[in-house]
Amino acid sequence: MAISKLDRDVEQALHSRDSRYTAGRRAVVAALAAAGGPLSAAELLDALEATLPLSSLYRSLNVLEHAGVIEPHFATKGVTRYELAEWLQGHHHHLICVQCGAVDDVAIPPRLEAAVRDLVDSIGSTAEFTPTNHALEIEGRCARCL
Amino acid sequence: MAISKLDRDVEQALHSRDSRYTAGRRAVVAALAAAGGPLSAAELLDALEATLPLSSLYRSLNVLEHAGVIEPHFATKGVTRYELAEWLQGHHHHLICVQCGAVDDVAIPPRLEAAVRDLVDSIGSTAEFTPTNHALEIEGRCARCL
DNA sequence: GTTAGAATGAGAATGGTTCTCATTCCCGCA
DNA sequence: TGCGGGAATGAGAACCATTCTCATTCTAAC
Repeated sequence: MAISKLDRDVEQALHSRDSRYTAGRRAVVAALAAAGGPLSAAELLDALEATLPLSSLYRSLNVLEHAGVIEPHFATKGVTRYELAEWLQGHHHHLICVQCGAVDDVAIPPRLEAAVRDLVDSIGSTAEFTPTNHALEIEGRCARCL
Repeated sequence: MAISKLDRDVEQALHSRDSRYTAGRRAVVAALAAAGGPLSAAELLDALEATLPLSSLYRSLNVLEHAGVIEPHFATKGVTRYELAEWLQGHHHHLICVQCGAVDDVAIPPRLEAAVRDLVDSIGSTAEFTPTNHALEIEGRCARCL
């Protein structure tokens, strides 16, 4: 994984909004890059071994989201999870454990992906709705919860 | 829409859990049946013109969820929306407005639905994950927010 | 009708998230 | 190398959706 390229991309995204790529923000990005799926604030705090205060973490998440570096995800009740934006880590989908709430990334076959994209496009051309993105969320039970 | 059949189904689901199908719960089910997509507690309160107190509404939602009558949905930050369970209103997907958070139901073509189902099944047979359900969420802007 | 379990209503409590404010940091410029 | 100002930080209070508590009321079954 080309961490340095990721860092350069993120730094540029932040700079274009007059924001700095500080230690705390680097830590958040690194943790998200290392994770296999979106993480909640609590999970991030855990991954970072609570090296930054809650309020700073939430603020960093906000800044990174507005800079387009990370994207929020709402698959489970009450918590928002974040992951690197698509332009940084590519398009993918999610496996969501209905028991423990864990979320993992998963890729789907190109043929199906193309079919979904076609559908989304056709909705854009017919309905009173302009699609910008789509997400296939697969719910079930993860290995730990079986 | 055969409201009486819906009521009968819901009543039976509740009775099998020694719960009653009371006026407040009927109102919630009716509001959800009339809606074109999942509703949050606040939206329900609005639809019901605040005829039942918040605590009762949340309790009703809990009871109905545990009885399998309604299902929660988490597409937008901070709020949980509910809709009638699939066995009551059929399988469908969602259009989510990233601006105002509104969620509308949408059907997808059977061919694509079949392809998605196949994919989900294949994940079930290979990965350390047992799928129980799937949801295709299409994000974008609704007519009001364009 | 009585009674026990279920439901209700009001308000307090909870938990994730956001806000406030005083302080500290860091980049650009002298 | 020091200054100034906008950006970032840390601690804690505040916020808001949701859940809990508890006393009261309803309702179905005997």
